[in-house]
Amino acid sequence: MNKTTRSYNQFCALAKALDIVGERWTLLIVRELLSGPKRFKDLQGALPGIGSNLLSARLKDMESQALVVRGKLPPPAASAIYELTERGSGLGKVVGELVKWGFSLLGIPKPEECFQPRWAMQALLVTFDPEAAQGVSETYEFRIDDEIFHFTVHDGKAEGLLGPASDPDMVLVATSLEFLTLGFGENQNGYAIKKGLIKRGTPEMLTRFGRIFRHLR
Amino acid sequence: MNKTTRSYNQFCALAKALDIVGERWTLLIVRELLSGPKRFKDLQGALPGIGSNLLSARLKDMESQALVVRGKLPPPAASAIYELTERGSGLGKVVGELVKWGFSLLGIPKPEECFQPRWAMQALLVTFDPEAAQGVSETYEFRIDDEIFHFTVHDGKAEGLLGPASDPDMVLVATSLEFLTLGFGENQNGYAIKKGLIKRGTPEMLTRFGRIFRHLR
DNA sequence: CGGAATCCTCTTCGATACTG
DNA sequence: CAGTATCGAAGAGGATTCCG
Repeated sequence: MNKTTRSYNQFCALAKALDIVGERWTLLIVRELLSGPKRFKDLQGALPGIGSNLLSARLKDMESQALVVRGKLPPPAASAIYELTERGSGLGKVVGELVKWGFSLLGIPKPEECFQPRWAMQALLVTFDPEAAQGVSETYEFRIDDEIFHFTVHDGKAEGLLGPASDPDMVLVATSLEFLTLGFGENQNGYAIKKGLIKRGTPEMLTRFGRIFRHLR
Repeated sequence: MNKTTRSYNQFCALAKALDIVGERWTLLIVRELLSGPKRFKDLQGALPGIGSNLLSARLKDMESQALVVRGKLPPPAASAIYELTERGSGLGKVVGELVKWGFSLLGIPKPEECFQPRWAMQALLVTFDPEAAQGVSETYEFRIDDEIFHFTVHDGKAEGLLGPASDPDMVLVATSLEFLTLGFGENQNGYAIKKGLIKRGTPEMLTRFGRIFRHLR
């Protein structure tokens, strides 16, 4: 179908990379898959406006470029899933730098802008500060709207995963709006306490979390 | 003129970043400007296929997004130049990660692919290995085709700049083809000596350079 | 139901020609 | 040299239909 995929035709690593991931939607698809395999429908839901034909075409391109493999979920839910290959996962750092750069462009959420809690998870993860994590060994779980994810900090390293933690030290439950207010506002603890968001653990843990994953202004 | 620049409409740092730099050509323009201010003509020459209208539109967009400022060269060459702002330069890391990721896609130069020596300079710079640079304090100048650039290694840090060095320890003169052969081949010194490429300095310096800027793979 | 193919309209791209 | 104007070609986006 792609007789000639459009190319910059330059012997340059940047141009080659952009030949593959520079098209519209591609890196957003990678963003979604970075937090685990997804079904077609999941991707479509997270990418409003993409249209099934275009998503289908992109996934095919990405498969032919070995960024993605098509798998099958084990029965009974035997539906197709898309998963990043090693090469695809290698884009994590690229996405991370773009997120850092784009952070200051976020501004105030506008009404027409959609939001998925897991995007915040990924953004927080790139703001991880190993220095601040020294000596901390804790797990923080967040339940935002109907998404659950958690961060594990241990041994100067951090990990962020979708789904609940097995035995979290802190659990925070909030709506998207509350969560964003918390993230961008001052006096996080005051707000969290007033709203009763901390369902397990102490405000000190939230403070610590805020120091370890300090969003860049 | 831009009634509504197309946007992903997501409250996500990645999507915001891609709203601005995700369009075709934009990051390649950034790549060019990362090595210093350029005139319209220079950019057009380095981006074959862009078309003057599109380059013009992109520069306007980038100016309105504060990635670029339009300056004037001092007389007598009073022509307009484009220069990255601080925000624009912040994309250096993004470009760096894309270059690292794209490196393995380079393959063999194909006849239709164009090449500019300065792209190699930027690619080499991202492969800098601080460990290997410990205790080295040298300047390496390269004259490839009709472009000249140099690397300064000092104090565990490296810098790459267009133009000649003031007092280089090593000077290597080569064609693009020779340079690429050197970069991707085995036995660099053998090749360099056989072709007489090292015009100043010793083969040991070239070996050291290859260890400090070791291209990935 | 998940996902791919088909249409149709609109925007963007790319190449060339043209102007200050 | 630095752009603007123009126009055919390609790609995006939405709706709908088809297929397992």
